[in-house]
Amino acid sequence: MIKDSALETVEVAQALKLLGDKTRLTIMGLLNVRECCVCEFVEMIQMSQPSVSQHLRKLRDARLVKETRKGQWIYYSINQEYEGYPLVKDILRYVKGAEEQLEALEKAGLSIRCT
Amino acid sequence: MIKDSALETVEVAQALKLLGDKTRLTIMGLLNVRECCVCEFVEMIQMSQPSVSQHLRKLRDARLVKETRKGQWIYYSINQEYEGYPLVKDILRYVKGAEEQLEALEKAGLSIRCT
DNA sequence: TCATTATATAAGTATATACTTATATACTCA
DNA sequence: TGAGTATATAAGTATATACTTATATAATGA
Repeated sequence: MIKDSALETVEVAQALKLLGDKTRLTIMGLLNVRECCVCEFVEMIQMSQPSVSQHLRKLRDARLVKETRKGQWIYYSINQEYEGYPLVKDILRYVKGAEEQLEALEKAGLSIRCT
Repeated sequence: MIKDSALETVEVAQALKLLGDKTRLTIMGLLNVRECCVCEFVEMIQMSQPSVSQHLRKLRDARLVKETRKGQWIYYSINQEYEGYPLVKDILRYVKGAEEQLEALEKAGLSIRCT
């Protein structure tokens, strides 16, 4: 057991439940590379904007991610102040594909369309 | 990213979803200390036998645990051959309380009642 | 100020999930 | 072989979840 972990079993379970959804895990995998705005997720994970927003809200409510408004856009990033941050980072070591996906997006010039 | 991981994002998500339930996470926490039979789980997590069996079935179907019949009892243990075993072990480092719970159970002589 | 773009929220719906109770199966031992 | 114990499974139900479509809010820039 990690002694310094302030997390109760319920809290670990809550984090795992949130990450236990393919869409949210993919979102977190992308955020593990760099911060992203909502429209980038919509593009990359091929999902409706409301659906993406709802997933982001759950992640934000549980403090796994944080948001920063930059003008018209809201950028999401992994919240390093979340108590379960070390757990989340450990788990994300097992999630692949994010780098490749983001490269493809940048080649396609989509990050430009979004800025 | 862990390069040797054979797990696709969906598979990681599936494992996390299974662990993202308080009952199942507790079960895995106990199994991380030693193998247990069903009646021990029933006693320790204060849950009905069918409910425990159903959770164990899900864990077994996904290969996170394996079962061994020993006469009248079926002992469950963590399946080291599961592709996500390293992930599971990593996660269980964050789950506390199992040792204390098992000690209490042994003091109460419950493992005897079960053997 | 108005049109446009980005995002959030609300409401509805279908499916998944985690229990419950009742019953079946499997093993042990007298 | 039959009673007792351990476990699994089936069926029912209430709640949670992840979408959908429609609409609201917020910022930008002409």
